[in-house]
Amino acid sequence: MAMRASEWQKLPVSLTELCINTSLRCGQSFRWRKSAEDEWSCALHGRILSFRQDPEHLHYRATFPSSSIPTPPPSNEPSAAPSVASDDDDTLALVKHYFNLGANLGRLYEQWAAADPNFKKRAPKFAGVRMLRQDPWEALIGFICSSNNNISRISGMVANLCLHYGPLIGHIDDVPYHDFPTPEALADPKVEAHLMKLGFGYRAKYIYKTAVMVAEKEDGLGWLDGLCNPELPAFGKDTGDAGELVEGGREGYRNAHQELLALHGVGPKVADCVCLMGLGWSESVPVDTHVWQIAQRDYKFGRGKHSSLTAATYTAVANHFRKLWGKEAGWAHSVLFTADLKAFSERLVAKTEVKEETTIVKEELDAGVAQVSKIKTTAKTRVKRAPADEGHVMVKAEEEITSRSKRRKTRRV
DNA sequence: CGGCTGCCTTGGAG
DNA sequence: ACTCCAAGGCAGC
Repeated sequence: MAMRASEWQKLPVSLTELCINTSLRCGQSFRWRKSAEDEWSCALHGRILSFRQDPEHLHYRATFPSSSIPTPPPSNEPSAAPSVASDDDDTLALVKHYFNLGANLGRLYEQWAAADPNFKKRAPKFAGVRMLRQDPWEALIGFICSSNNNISRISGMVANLCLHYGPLIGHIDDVPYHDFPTPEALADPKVEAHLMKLGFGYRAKYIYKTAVMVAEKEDGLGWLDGLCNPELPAFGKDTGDAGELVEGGREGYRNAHQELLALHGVGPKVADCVCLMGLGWSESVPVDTHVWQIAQRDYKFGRGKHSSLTAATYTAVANHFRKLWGKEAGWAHSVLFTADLKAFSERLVAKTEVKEETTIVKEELDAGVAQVSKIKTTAKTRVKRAPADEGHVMVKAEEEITSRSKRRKTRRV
């Protein structure tokens, strides 16, 4: 397919305000792919969006299918505004919106650290973990896929959804990039069995039924978009306190959460993920297995009344964090969540030997070498085989050399 | 009504 | 070979 890439643009953004290498990989969106060294790409809103970053700038570029570029004006008309410029204006707004760039993340980190010693202790190695403002429908389906699942496999499933049901936007190095499928595309009766065959398990039925429910709404996706927080993040102006918050969050948040619970495969946790990452409700705090472990380890939950993660405990944990961190509690939660991920655990270890081993294994992967490592004879890191069904997108595994953190034995979710 | 149990799918790691 | 676990949800008791 003929493509047309706009030039690289840049925005002044520090790594404290945004670290794409963390924010695009920490389980908010499951769709970003490494398209080159230190470059991340994804099909969004009819274009392929690519990002790079240096310590002072976010670099971005949009690549459009040539057919979607407005046809140049006839030669007898004055060519006033180049089409690329208008595309870039659109893309700039998209980038700012997607990264919530109106918010001052550095100041928020300071406020969370001042209010919470545990945040102060854990956050320094995880600067720039910024809440994304994703498409609500994509977030909904992505997090329905997330139940009893891991980020690597979720990413593969979402890639399969896009590959089989989403529009092809273009290629980078012969790798196809598809946009996220519409509700109508997933509401076809054949979808459930097909997704089952693709390895979605019991989530196949959830996705199909939810797609039907949304597609049958009076105004379709308008219903979902109508649950969005109407105000955009702009914390930069006033007193600077993170914002006091009524217990349980604003009414718009509570309403959106309740509405989402009517969908198949959407419980309290998935609904909170959609509220936080798709609908812009910053006080939403999804309490998943990681957050529940954090609450037990660092915030004295897991005993007495709240010894197991019941519905009441879920609310108590979320309310505790809202009271502690304030209006953007969900943003703060995302920082601690990321710090708890295995994929980022190398930052928590003394980086001497481990660092070297990681580098060596990584180089072998990059070179496509299938030989047994001379360093680690039992290296488990291996290029994942492509499943039988053609077209399954491989998701490169994180090198996980370091040992995992100890888990509580008595955990029950 | 709230809490608990078993079950649902898959695949990687130990 | 086997168990546990990975950003859960749901029906039944």
